[in-house]
Amino acid sequence: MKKFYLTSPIYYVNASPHIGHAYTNIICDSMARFRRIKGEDVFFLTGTDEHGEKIQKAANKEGVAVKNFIDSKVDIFKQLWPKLNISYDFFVRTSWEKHIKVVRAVIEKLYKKGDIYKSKYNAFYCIGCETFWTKLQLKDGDICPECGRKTEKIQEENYFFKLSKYESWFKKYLKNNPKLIQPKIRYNEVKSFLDNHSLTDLCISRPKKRISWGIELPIDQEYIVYVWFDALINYISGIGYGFDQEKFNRFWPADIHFIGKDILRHHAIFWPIMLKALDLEIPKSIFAHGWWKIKEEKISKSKGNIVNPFELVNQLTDLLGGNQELAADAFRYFLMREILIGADGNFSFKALINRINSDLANDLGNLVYRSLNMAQKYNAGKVKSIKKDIPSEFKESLAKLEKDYDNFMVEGEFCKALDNLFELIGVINKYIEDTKPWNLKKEQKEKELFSFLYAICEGIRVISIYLYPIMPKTALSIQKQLGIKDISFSTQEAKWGNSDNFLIKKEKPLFPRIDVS
RNA sequence: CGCGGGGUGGAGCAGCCAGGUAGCUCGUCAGGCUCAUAACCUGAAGGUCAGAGGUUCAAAUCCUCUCCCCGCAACCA
Repeated sequence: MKKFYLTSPIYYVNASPHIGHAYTNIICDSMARFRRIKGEDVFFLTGTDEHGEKIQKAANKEGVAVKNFIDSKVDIFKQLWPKLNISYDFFVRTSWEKHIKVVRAVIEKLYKKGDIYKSKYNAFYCIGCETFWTKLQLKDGDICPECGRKTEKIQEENYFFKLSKYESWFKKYLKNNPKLIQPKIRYNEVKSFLDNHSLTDLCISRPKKRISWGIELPIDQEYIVYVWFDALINYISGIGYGFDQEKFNRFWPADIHFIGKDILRHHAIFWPIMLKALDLEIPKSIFAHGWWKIKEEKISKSKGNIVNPFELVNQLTDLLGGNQELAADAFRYFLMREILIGADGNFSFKALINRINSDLANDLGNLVYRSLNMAQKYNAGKVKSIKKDIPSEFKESLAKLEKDYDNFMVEGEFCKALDNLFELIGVINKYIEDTKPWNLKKEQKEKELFSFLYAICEGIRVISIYLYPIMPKTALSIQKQLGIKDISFSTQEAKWGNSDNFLIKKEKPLFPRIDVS
């Protein structure tokens, strides 16, 4: 059985989750589900990043102990994922004792190897803001970019990881592995960065007198580990590196790390070099998606904050007749369909409702409802295959789907996969229109009528399987209504003619039209 | 001259890498049908592809310049 290991970033818990967090994990989940129905042994890791100065400060600001602060934030993430039907296999926390051990072991190993050394460096401290800045961040030579006051130059000793030692190796590796970073635009970005800069060694420690919340550096008690160095290691600690070697060997290297484009450099440069230094394999791909921008709609204020995924799903649940699972599916669908992966998109409530109405209610929902309704009305819900030929009207669209769906999904092109799928939905809607089953009924042409019913039901069944990775609960509901026994989703079953008969149990329309006037 | 992305019918986008009469979704207008959630199906209107110049038999697509938006600049998770 082929394995497939994918990860989300671990989310920094200094604030509550927003639409971007939801988006990333929905991408991961769709990929995970797709791989599972292909029959692969999938491991999907998500989690939280819980160390560092910002968290310490955020906790202080709220007047809570840091540990309590992070626990409560982690809870929020853990509540969100089930709400969005995110089927992760493990939730890793950087405050987890096993993760901490792995980080310390990694540092010891690299230190022994000579890839970590101690050195002095310069920082600029703003007394007013209590913040350290780099020379490049300063305005007009030595002015704090935040408050505009003069900063103080401070010399500090720290530990550094020898990125520079691996620079030429990495450049070569990148050149030979053009698919390492996706989409291509991000690959080019990293490549041109490397062409124009030489790598400076990465400072991986913070003196305790400045920051205390983090993992103590095993080689020097006066320091803690820089959060990024700590955080990236989750991708190996989460599958047992150093303590569950069997599992680790099974799943490493990662098949795909999904990330937002803002954290590209850490993943595309630091991480592969850290792995190389550890003599571990390099991930097969690092995929950076785009950002959702929020355009405030005039009416949205009175309707509450639409950015918060909890509130959004709750709001959709109300609008969709109380079914939270389908509300989550609708949200997932919107995020995956509205923009090409990799590109930025604008989120607006209006666009969301528009998508739900036109695609989910009118096209998909209505197709399912009208089809099942005819099956019940014309033959008491009993649908049997007389012959399993694919209606000639379906052939082109179906062939295209069979050919391209897998490619698009493998490449993470969810939007294009859905485009293909909805083309088939349109074709079936048109087929109903052209076949005019109501006439067949009147004229008592039973054979034609039954063939017709089988064709549309079988078509809907096929659609439900392709729909599953993006909209799992909707797919399930469709199969239930078709009366399929032993429901399980697998791409092998997507073949036309796999089902012989259906016993329709029609429910309410999948998605009601939402009236926002 | 810091780096990068973008400017395509009313709205949102695809097409550009591998040039060949401009495409999709929504919206608008007209018609059809009735199994269906005022849905579905058909047809129509609407664009000098930001601007200027160049290469070419041919440019939204390649090259140069100009204007306008938006990200990122390395102890930021």
